[in-house]
Amino acid sequence: MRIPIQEVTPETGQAEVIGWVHEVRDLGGLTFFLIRDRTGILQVTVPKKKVSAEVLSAIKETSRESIVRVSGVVKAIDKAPGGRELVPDTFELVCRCASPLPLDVVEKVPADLDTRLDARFLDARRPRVTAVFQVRSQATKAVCDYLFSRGFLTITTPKVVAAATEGGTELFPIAYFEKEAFLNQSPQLYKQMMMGAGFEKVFEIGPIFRAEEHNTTKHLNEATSIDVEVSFADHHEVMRLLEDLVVHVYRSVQETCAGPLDALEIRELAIPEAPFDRLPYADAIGIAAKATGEPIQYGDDIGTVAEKAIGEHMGAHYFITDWPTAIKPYYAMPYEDDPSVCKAFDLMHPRMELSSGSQRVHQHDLLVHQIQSKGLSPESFAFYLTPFLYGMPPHAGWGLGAERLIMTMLGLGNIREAVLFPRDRHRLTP
RNA sequence: GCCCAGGUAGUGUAGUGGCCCAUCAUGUCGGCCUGUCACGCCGACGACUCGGAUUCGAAUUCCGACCUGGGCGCCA
Repeated sequence: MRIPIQEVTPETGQAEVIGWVHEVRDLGGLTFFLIRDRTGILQVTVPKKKVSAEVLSAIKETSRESIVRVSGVVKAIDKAPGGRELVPDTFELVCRCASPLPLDVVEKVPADLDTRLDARFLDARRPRVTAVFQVRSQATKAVCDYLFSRGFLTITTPKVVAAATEGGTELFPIAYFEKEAFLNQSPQLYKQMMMGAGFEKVFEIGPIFRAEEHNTTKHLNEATSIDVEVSFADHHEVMRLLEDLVVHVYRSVQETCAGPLDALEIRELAIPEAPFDRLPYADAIGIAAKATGEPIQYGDDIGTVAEKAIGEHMGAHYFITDWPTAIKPYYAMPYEDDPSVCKAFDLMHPRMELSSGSQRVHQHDLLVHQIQSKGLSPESFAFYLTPFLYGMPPHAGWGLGAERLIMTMLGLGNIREAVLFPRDRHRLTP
């Protein structure tokens, strides 16, 4: 019966493991195999004079990264990794690996990210790459656990949509039978419609598509968004929800991902402290202008240079609040006493934006007005506006970039490291 | 979209006009080796993105194409 390598200890006695041949060191009369599965690495030691002819012929056929099934006695040996090794009674070549390898799984020789992504199935065998996705899996679970425990419903919404509904970002057009359609940039409008349906608290973790031709380490053309919407809540409440969630995810990863964090050489995951600072947009602009010496003015978008300067100044997670209505989407609720400023916020990590959200406009006429003032046509998305005529509760929400959350948590240099099969300006395969 | 950098064995690199039928490492193959853990030692194998130009001579200079990385713009 096969057991995970992690469970092989000096006390195990007889064991059978199946895994990939990570490394081979042939010393002549003695050969060491490092066998790897997703739980760890085990040394298999073959004293050539003491094993059967079948074992000898099998190891002769075995190449690096082949899959082997090995069984034998586990011995406590100080000199072996993990303090134990297995001496095989049987050694079966399950699947021989071709050679040469497209990249070096053992990482003796580095590989460019591009090479790694071309051979992602092999790249993902590297323990530190596996670790990223073990952490991502746990983070996803932590998000779901957190939101379910607070009474949220998870929903799914269409990724194929009829029209460019939000303005702003570019959309990917696709052929939909005889009609033109697009890949959705955000579940925003659908989340809001479910507020109109009375679901009160919903979330969706799903893909979003942006057809921007950017070429950076923090943008993807297909990303994963953790989207939340809450009825009868304002922007303050969903900011508290968001910061609590982020802290919860960090804690959960720290508590349950010791192995992966170790593989990533993260000794201690720094858990952000809530509440995060609330930095009004006007103050953020002031900081950026002072720090960069550039003519950054109230009303400007916060560009990369400004974002970096403010991040360095803040030094931890923070919110930028109270944005000018003019540079936020039409669905962000303006303040009653000063409609030029709205109840929108961005959650920032010192390195980059992680999330943006707001209290939403829930009054039909105001929403129509806001859409028009953005130069958009209300008629083109009547399907969205109609629910606002039939009892739409006040509501607020946000969208959090899953890859950026993982990237900043683990200190990854490139967002593509946080996705198995990234889609960027140039990459469509694998 | 603008700008910058780059493309040399399977992988990562050195090489800025002749010293290069190309360096080093890793890998693969063969040989030696019973405690390795980046095992060691010996030997072999394997590459200049493509097209054109300049030149006695081009991996190296120039032009074009293709491909890639990055910065910025843009980005719910």
